[in-house]
Amino acid sequence: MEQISNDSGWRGSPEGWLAAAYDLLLESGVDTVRISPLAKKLGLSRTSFYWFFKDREELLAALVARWRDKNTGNLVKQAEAYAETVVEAMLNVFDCWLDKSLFDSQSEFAIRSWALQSPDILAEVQKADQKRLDAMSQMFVRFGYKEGSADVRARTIYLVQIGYISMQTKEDLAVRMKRIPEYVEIFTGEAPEQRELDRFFARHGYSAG
Amino acid sequence: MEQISNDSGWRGSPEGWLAAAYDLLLESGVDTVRISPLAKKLGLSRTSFYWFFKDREELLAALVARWRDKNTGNLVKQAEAYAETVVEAMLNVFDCWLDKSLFDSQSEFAIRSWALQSPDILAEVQKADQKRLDAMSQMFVRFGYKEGSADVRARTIYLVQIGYISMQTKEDLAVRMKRIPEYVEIFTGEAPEQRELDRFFARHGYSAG
DNA sequence: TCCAAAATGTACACATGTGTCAAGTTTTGA
DNA sequence: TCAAAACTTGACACATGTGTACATTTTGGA
Repeated sequence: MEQISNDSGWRGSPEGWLAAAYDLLLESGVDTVRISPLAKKLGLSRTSFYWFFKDREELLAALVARWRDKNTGNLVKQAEAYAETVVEAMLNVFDCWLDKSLFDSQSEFAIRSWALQSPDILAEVQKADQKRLDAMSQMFVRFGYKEGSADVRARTIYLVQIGYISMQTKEDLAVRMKRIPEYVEIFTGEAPEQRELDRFFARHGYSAG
Repeated sequence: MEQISNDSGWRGSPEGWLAAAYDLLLESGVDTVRISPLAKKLGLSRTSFYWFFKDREELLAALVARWRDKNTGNLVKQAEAYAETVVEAMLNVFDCWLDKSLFDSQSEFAIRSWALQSPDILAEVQKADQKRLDAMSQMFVRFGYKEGSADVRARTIYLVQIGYISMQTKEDLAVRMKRIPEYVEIFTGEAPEQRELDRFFARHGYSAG
């Protein structure tokens, strides 16, 4: 519960309310994103909110937009990135799971939980899933996998990650990195080269494989 | 919104409230499990609830217990079941994903979403994850996989399923069955025998592989 | 320095939820 | 058949949330 400040002379702003709302969404789900508590957090009167947003609905819509624009965009980009081998391509996708600037796992889970209550959100999520799976399946096809196999492999990678997110496990980098070679082998069906792993470890600031 | 009846002369019962609450939990999450709407659904006065339960908390606790007793118990049992080959063992676990009497995917997701808001529930979920992963990892060890490999393979199977649940996809049996051989090959590293698949298909009432 | 826009705050009307209590009604079984 | 047990209900007191109308303060620029 910390106060939020900005440079303009005013205490509130659309960004301020949105940021606070996003925090709350990640921490504890949509149902806790309510105007009264946010006002308390921001040290503002509750009704001041309505200067920036029409109503709660509009705020929630902004939260979805934020998630959509970030996560799906970057995942597709990573799946389409240049790579010499399947393993390298896969590790490009893995970047998303390790770099919070590429993919925000917490919001991913919060949005999926939200989908349980809202058909509109469910539709958004399923559109995102389709786009992402297509991009990854295409990636395997590019490296000569048969369509059926590519599809199931894409699904496996994706589902493992969604599952991981859903488990809300907080493991440290070392533990996760130790499992990377095994995952790569399971997902692609071939063992990664040491130099491929080294390049991956290096760009995530991890040494001592 | 259908009425619920029972054999005793009374309209309400702990089971009646619990069943209605469980339905609502699966359909739309904990936050919608509230006494007033349940009373409407049951055609009873809201306050009648307090004859059977101390308060809302007690009802929610009963919902968690129901989930725990069913899902973790059966998954562990399936992982420990007799099998001649890894593939057969894996297909025993797969039974859970296809048989609602063994494993309830909807409640699984609802409970995980709930964990976002409640540290107590999060602890419950993580205890369940640990038990289940241990049982599956042990299964691979039994068939000669090295510890590290067994661990990651168990995780992969489990995470794929949790991910699948989290995606809330409703595919028909045929689509899911078509992917089974691919999944088995990815998860175990070896292709399943036709007779193994046939046995699996048969016990789930699926023909025409 | 003074004004208008931008932002904030107060008061109101309403909705939905919780839990307690005392006063019913219905069922069961001796 | 009738009393006790099992259940049901409406009234009450309270809490937390929403959104609107209108008054007030704050700010940057003429």
